[in-house]
Amino acid sequence: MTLRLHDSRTATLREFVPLVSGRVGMYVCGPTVQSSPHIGHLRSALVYDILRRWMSASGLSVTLVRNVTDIDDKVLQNASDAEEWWALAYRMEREFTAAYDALGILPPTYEPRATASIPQMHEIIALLVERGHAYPATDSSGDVYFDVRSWSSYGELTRQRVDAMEAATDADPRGKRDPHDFALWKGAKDGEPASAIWESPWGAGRPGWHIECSAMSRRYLGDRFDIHGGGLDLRFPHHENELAQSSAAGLDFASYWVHNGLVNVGGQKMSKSLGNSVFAADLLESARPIAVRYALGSAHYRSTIDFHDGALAEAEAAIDRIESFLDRAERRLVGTRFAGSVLPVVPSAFAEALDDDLAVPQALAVLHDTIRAGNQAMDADDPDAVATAEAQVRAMTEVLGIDPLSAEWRTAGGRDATAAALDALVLRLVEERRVARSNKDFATSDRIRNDLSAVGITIEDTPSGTHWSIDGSR
RNA sequence: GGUGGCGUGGCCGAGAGGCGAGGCAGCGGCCUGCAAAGCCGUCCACACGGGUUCGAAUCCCGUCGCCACCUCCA
Repeated sequence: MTLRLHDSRTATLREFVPLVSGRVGMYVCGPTVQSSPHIGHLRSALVYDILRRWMSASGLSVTLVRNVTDIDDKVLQNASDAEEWWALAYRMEREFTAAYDALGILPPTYEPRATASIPQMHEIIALLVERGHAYPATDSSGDVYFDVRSWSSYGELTRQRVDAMEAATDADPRGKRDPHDFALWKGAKDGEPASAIWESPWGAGRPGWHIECSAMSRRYLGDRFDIHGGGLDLRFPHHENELAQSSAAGLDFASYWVHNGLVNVGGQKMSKSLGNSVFAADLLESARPIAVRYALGSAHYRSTIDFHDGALAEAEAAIDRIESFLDRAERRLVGTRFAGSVLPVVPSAFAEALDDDLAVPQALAVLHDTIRAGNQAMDADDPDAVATAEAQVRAMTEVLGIDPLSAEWRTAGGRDATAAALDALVLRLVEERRVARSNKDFATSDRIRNDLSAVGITIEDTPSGTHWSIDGSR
């Protein structure tokens, strides 16, 4: 089976062929740690987490690098007398990490910070100046710009011609040869904190926004690497500029460009400037993290998600279905020779779906079909088929990061003393109810069930006895 | 002006010339003391107008509507 990916640069579906057989180098643009993570950041990180999990499951050895932009205009702007820019950046970085962890997004192989790769940025800038693709500003600002007109393929990523581009309205033309030129290095200005100023061959200052990604991808993945990912909104100018500066410096850069769709809220674009952001913290309070993950991960990665009321409830219902199947299956198989008898392998239709440009929605259809088959097998009392379905469901949910039984989601599970005490109490009530039912005292048995339901405990009578659970969790 | 995308059943969301993806909600049934869970059935959709074709949600032409990017952005 071969993975095919939509490459944004060529705007085609291309078979994925790694530069080194069996290995993948993937660079993903992480956040600028200027403010708290929102739903869009989570979606983006989640997309590459699923891609990474699938490539790993397919036998590839993946090196995933996701940067942290910890120095930038906005970071400096959002700092205050009470909080230095670097303190803010670090505090935000920790918020991002916490949100990623909560969603079960596996840590990348490495998370380099921009401030730790300044010399590597200088190397590329020097190469560009040497090759005639960059120049120090004609004023005395100390800025260094990329010379867009000197690089004929500028615009190739987004298929635009420089002449057809709208002139930047907010760009400061000072010292630029062309308004489309962008800063590789920004000369220090009065009033900027000394901690945000680095020496350079072109004068003291700090990096422009785009150069960091060229420098860090090169440093950790090499002059050429397999996949460059990021949000669709980064395609221009960020990725266009990265591509221009890296290739103009003589580097091969990324073989494939992958861009994830954005998240709208109530039909409207979500952006910092509109102030309609749904923040990770709020999101994680309004539903179980595993359901948030399902909600954000169940659409195709390139489509826009419109986040609306009800999306989380639907995701919750889907997760409940997965959970209750696995739960039923486990109870049916425990103690039989069928328990754990089947290797967890994904069905071929599931693999084909993910191989087809990470078609998660179709993969989910396979997952749900398998669950139905498993439930049917359970009703038909066919433990062999139940075991097969269970193993497949575990394998599929593991790839998607939504296996309710995996360690990352089991924190609320019953292993502490409180849970054990609760279990003992509920089981006493269940036993009382059993006695009442056997005496046909349904008034009593219904009262017990209603009382439990009132505190969020659901009772299910099965052929093998009564099972209880707390609203969706086990 | 340039570049790209979208419009699918009550809702979400795939698909891309011929078998109604899947989920959620609803309705009917099986099971159950009644439920819950599960299963079965049902609800036969593709913005609009033309065209190509034996056959179009899918291809072509046109129209309408919506959105994104064009130097803040995941």
